[in-house]
Amino acid sequence: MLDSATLTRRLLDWFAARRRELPWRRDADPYRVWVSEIMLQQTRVEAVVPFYERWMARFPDVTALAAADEQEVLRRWAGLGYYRRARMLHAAAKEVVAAGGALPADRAGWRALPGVGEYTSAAIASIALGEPAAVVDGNVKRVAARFLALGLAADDRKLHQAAEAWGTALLAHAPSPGDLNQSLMELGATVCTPRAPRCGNCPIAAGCAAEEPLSHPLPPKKTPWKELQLDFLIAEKGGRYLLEQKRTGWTPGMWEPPGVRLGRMVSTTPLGSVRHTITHHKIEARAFRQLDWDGVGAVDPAAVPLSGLGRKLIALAERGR
DNA sequence: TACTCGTGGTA
DNA sequence: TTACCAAGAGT
Repeated sequence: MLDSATLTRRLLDWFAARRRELPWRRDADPYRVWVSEIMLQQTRVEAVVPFYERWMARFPDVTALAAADEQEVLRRWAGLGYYRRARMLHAAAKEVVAAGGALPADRAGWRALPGVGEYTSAAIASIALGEPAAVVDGNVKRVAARFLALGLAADDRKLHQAAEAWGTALLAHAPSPGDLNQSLMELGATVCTPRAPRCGNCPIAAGCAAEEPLSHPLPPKKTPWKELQLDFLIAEKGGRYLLEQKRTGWTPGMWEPPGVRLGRMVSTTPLGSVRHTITHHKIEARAFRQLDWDGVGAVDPAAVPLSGLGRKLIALAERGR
């Protein structure tokens, strides 16, 4: 059994030696940490890196972001998913600039911004401000569930609370709260992984209570899939397309070819179909080419933020052009 | 509370 | 091919 001080020291030593060099770890600038944490919500590190680099080149600080047009913000985000994150990040940036331009100085201030919840406020406050606030994400919950052999389900609120209490106890011995928090997440992401944990490489394996890591945490109850078939109209002229901006639905603000109802189409020919998955919906999207389109209102697909489905449909149309 | 919101990688 | 996953937040 290892005491909290020993655990913290081992985690910090391990993190110092094994941490991945990531673009948002070059410094602790609050804006850079903020953007990285929003992008990392429910999204893999490897997927975030290229988006993050491009984002920082275009929006290097909160002022640049606040001044940007929302369509451009969404265009820079297109492909990352969960587009509400981008809209709320943009809204929060405008809020900050409107209030004078100073970023919040503590966790409570960050928590009040749109898109910044319990996890993200703790992450920013600990990493950029040195505040001893425990982060609880999927990694920390998995590590805690195994290390403490809790026998709780991944989506059980009691696991969240236990992980937070554990993290708080460890933080009491950490001179750098951000590093301790990141060490737990890094451990979960690279060693204490969901399917194939590498316990031989774990710095705290000596204190781990899990006899069988894969049995922790217990699986959450899964939501059933829904199958959907949707039809879309592909009208193209000279590489420009008939596109509409979604106001509601899965991807508000993003652009797609117009959806159509069977039987209400004239002068079309089947172009093929693409498959797309959004949360618990499995979509078969059928494309129908509009013949003899005059091209009025044609849009350059590269100039607008396309939804993932929109991108697949345009790619299908380009192949068949 | 339970549901909703994306996407691409991996086994 | 299917299932599951990945640094959550808002409603």
